[in-house]
Amino acid sequence: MQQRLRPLVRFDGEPEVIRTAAGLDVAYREEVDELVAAVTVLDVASLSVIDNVVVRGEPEFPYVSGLFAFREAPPLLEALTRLSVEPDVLVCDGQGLAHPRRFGLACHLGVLTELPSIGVAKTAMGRYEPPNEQRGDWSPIRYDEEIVGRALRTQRGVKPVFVSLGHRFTLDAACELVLRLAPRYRLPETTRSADRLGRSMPNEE
DNA sequence: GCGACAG
DNA sequence: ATCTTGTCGC
Repeated sequence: MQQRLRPLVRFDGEPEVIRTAAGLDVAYREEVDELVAAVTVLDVASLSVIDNVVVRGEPEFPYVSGLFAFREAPPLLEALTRLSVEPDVLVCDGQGLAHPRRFGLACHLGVLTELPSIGVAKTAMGRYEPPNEQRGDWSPIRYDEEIVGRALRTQRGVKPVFVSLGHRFTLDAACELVLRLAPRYRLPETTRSADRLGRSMPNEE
């Protein structure tokens, strides 16, 4: 399926202006075999929350590296349909092109929704040299000799995040956006907000 | 058998 | 992902 959908990824059609950005994340409660898909839409200028959606469900696919989207994309797509506003870009918690078949979660969600998307992962899938120490410094991520993304330093003295393209975006714009979304912490506020939202959902109905 | 291994 | 323990800084 990934090989079939891969050709649908485009890197043009980037938004003229990016006013809103959605953060997507999935939280798990293994003890009750439940997952919570959380999507939050932020105003990029103020980083204030515009919309929140959570969807409860059960995992229907195991976690397998390289097949991550088959676990998390279904509940996230369901949550996206319930948004009251259409975000200008999806900031996904995982890889985009930095993937064995160049079709990570960010590409998957971008192609299926036809919305611009980028991937911001906490660990790298390819090889990279550590970027310099200043906020904004970056180094290329290579996977099979091919440049698939950037290790981006969002805070001084902190491990970089791993940015790769999902759909309808450019790598320069993706890194610029991530820096805007991460003025204080390592991870973009979109990811932090969605993570907080999913994790704070009470048990049961 | 050994090293890798998004979340 | 989640959990636990310990350190550092505001």
